[in-house]
Formats: sequence, structure tokens, C-alpha cells
Amino acid sequence: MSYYSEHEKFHVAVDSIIFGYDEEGRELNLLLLKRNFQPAKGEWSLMGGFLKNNEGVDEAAKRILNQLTGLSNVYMEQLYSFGELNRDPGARIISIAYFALIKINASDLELVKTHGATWIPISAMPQLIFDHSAMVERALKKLQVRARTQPIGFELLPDKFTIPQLQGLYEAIYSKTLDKRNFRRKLLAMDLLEKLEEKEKESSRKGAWYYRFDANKYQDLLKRGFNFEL
Amino acid sequence: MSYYSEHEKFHVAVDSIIFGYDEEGRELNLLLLKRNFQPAKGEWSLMGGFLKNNEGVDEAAKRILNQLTGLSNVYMEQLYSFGELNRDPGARIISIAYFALIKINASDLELVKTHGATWIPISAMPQLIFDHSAMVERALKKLQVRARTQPIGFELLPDKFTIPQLQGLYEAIYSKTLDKRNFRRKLLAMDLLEKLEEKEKESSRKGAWYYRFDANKYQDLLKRGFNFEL
DNA sequence: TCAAAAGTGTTCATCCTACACCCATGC
DNA sequence: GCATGGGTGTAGGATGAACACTTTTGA
Repeated sequence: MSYYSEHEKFHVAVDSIIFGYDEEGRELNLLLLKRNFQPAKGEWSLMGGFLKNNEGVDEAAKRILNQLTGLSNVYMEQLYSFGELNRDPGARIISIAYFALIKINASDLELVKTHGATWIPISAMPQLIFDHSAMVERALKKLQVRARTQPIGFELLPDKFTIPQLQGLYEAIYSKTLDKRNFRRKLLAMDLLEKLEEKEKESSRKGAWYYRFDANKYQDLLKRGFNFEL
Repeated sequence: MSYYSEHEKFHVAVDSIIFGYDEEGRELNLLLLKRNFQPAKGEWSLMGGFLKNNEGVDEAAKRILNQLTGLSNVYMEQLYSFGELNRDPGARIISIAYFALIKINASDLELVKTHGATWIPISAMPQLIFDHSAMVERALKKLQVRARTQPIGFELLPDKFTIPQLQGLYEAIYSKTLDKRNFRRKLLAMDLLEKLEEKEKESSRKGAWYYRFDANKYQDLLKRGFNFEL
């Protein structure tokens, strides 16, 4: 404490951009909530909270996500730090933004009820407080970059998924349609998936085979630093 | 001030990883300095300083760079924020790291003298204080990624440069040798450079033609979001 | 039997890589 | 005249994009 005491101190917040994939609408959704405290009470906001003295920043991001959603073991990555002078009219706050990928189904039961959080499609995103819209924009770009270099898409789907479902997700991430033959070929060429002896029959008469990650192959590929362009 | 007063406050620092390219050694260098204050006085460190109340974080990064080097108008980009609990043994400090690309020649005169800063090749980097080595590692990776997506290499060279010089720089960034025919072909195909009627004669008998950016073409390409793989 | 989504191969153009020799010049 | 780094072209392989029809099955 003694060394740096002449310097000023700041509030440090952590804000999380939480992505989920809605299979019905085939669209990326954001988990947003209405602020129940001042300033900007009642407006739409990202999930956030303040850093505490006894925790690292990554820890804080996990704690806040867990408090608001009940989830842990979620894919999270630091995005960027926002430190403009007047970004929060309430006070000078430095915000370290994280983005998270979660499976909508695993989550929505508890949290929509308990905290007034809501899944909202990106295409219908309301105006957000402060610079939160800029945070979302940056997160979306980073997600698009990550999706090409790491197999993170799976974080947004249930453990069992079909190839058409995965394609739908990537189409949502990139906002463009993909050729299903090329998609399937490239995907399977990576040799990451294990085919299950079970079909998904909800969305078609014929049914689509379920697949699942092979965690070992996944690790191998990560180490080799492969390319995940789909 | 009133809204968030119950939350804790933190020292926020800005640390900069400053890259320069040394044409003699054909190697990337880092601008490092010996700390002249406690803790860890006398050890090697990145350039850094504390955020002030009246400036944004980007501003702070520029100010600190300017104070220590006298340079402004430098390519800087926020890298990552480091907020582990005990990263600085002196106190709890959140550090927002930036990386900067500067032209060694433009700089070294003043700053080596005034602040004890030194250009040190990455291959000979000494142990740095705290988590500064991890910062450098992350910066280097980001530089390699950036170099493939934006024409930032030029930030590290004088305004007039030759193609072999540029190739040497990219070889240093990627730590691998490149084929000069392929390099030249891809580079010129981007149609970014203007050929000058002047040769560089220091490093060869025949001499190499100087080139220069065409700022207009540069802007056009940036907007189109092109690929800069070399 | 038909509607609706799943699944399957081939062709063509493009891009990347590998590679070896001549050029200009100062000493 | 020779040593040194600058400059040039091509051929083969790999990769990515475009594209249309058959299969399955519940209603």
C-alpha cells in the first residue's frame, strides 16, 4: 500500500457480453437485463458488477456471471477495457469487458426469473446504457474471429447436436448462409466429432444424426494450432 | 461520486510494450528501462505509469509514451488488462497494457539518454519484473496476428524503405524466412506502394529501389478490409 | 404421394509454394 | 573479374467455391 499511495484510485467494473444461440430463431441472442439501481435505472444493460479487493479480474468476471445466472464452467474470455473519461455519467469507472458463450437451454430457467434477465436476439437489440452497445459490437467481431481459429462454436450448443444445427449457428455468427456440402466436408475433415447412433427427429422427417465432441481429438488439434475456417 | 461509493477503488496503471525494428540485427527490439523507484528498483521493466483522474485510458497510454520517449503520433493499440491479485507485490494494481510500434531511428537519440531506456533484441530479453514477460509474449502474438490483417509493418520502418528491408521486418515478426519472389509478388499485388526514383546503396552494390506508401490506396484497402498475408 | 429437411461428389478457378538464374555495381 | 545482394517467372499441387439431385419418412 505504501509504495504507490500518491496515485489516484478508480472504480473498476467487469461487464460481460453473454452470447447464446437460439435454435428456433437461428439467431445469436444476448443476455440483457434492466438495471435496478441508479444511474440509468430501468434501462437495458449488460451484466456487470464491481471488482473486489480480494479477487483477480478473471475471478470477478466468473463470480458476477455466476451470481446472475447460476452458471459456472462457462467459456469466458477477456474482450477489452473501456476507460474513457465520461463513459459512465455516475462516476469515473474503468470497465473490463468479458464475453461469454453459454447454452441457452442450460440457463434460462432460473435466471430469467430471478434477475429479470432476458434473452434478446442481436437483430432486435435495444439501445443499451453508456458504451455497452460498443462493447457488444466489439464482442461480436471478436467472436467472428475466434470462430475461425478455435472450435468455440460448440460452447453454444448442447452436448449432442446435429450438423445442420451447427451450420445454423455458424450462419448466425457470420450472418451469412453457407453451403451445406462444403460445410459438412470441411467440418468432418477436421476429425473432431464422434457420430452417435441416434437421430434428432424434431426438425425433419428424415432425422439428422447426432454428433458429439471427441475431447481427445479436440485437445490434439488445439495444441497443433489448426485452422477452423468454416 | 455518490452512486458507487460503497465499492472499492484500485490503482490503475498503463504499461506499454514498445516494439522497434533494428535493421542491422534484422530483429525486433523492445524498449525497456530500469526502474528507478521501489519496488523492484533497478530491475528491467516495461514503460508504464499510473492513470490519472482527468484522462481516458488511451490518453494515458499516449501521455506516458510521450513523456518517456518524446514521441507522439505513434501506432498504439490496447493489448489486454492484467488484474491478477498479486501481480505487483507493492500493491494491488490493475494494469492495462498497450503495444506500440515505433521507428527506432526517429527515437533513440533523446530517450536513451534522458530516461535510461534501452533497445533490447527480443532474443536477448532479460527477465522482467512482475508479469511483464507475459505481457510481452501476448503482445508479440498480437503483433503477428495484426501483421496478417493490417499493413502495420510500415509503422516500424522509415518513410522510405526498400522491399528487402520490409521482408526482413516480416521475417523478424514471424521468426521465419520468406521466399523473396513470393513476398515481392504478393506485396506489389496489393498495390499499396509507390516506387521512388531513388536507390538505397548502403547494403548492396546494385542498390535496392526505395518505396513509399501511397496513403490513398492504403485508406481504400483498409476500408475494404483486405487480407495482408505475407 | 408429397412436402421438407438430410445427405452426398465433381468441376473449375484460384492461390500458394517451391525453386534457379541473371543483373548491376563497387572494390 | 568477382563477390554481393537485388531482381525476375513458371509449373504443380492444394484449397475453396459453386452447383443439383437423391433419400428418408411422417402426415
